[in-house]
Amino acid sequence: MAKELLGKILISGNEEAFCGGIIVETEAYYGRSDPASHAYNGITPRSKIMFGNPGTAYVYFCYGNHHLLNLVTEAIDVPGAVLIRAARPVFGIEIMEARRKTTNIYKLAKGPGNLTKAFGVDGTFNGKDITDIQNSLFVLKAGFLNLCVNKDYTFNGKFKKVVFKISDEEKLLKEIVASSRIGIKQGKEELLRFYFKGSKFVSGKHV
DNA sequence: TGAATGATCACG
DNA sequence: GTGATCATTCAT
Repeated sequence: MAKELLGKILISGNEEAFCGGIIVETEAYYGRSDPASHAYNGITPRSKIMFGNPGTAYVYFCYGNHHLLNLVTEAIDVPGAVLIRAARPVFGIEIMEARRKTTNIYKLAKGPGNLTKAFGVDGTFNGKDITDIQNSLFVLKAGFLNLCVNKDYTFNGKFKKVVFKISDEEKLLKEIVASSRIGIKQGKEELLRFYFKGSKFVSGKHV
């Protein structure tokens, strides 16, 4: 699922602040078998979300500063989630710039903490269904390849019609690379971080 | 390289 | 209740 989510469109917002981007970097987290996972020690008040419905958001507060967005991916009672680490902004960019206080498009949603800030995601999104486009945070099923047709992409959402175009340069970035996960002490040997090779919107070091 | 920052959880 | 830990970011 971490690989599957690469190229999908993450959208958030309401009538005033509507924005979206292409997911370009993810990390997979398992349960009992994964010492880096919040579900490693079983169900706790925080980790219970990971044991719940797939397709829900798992948002938690990290390092006293940042909210991190995960998508629950496994069946009920099976812990597992994918951390959304970076996205390429495609619309609502001015909103993201205001939230991030920078106009460097490569930095707007680079890194999991920056991504949630750009998209306006906080703890109130925890447990929300991200497969329902009626909600204010959701992942569009249309993937990267669907967007790579030779015309603009149109999305008729709840709030407004959005048209955007994927640059030719970015269309070429379809090769997925696996690496070790970032910022963890245990479980480093597992190659559970995935991203589009060569993308300037990806955080951390490229392989 | 390290400070800022606060929720979480194992333990007693 | 306490303290160690933490799926980070930014400036130095």
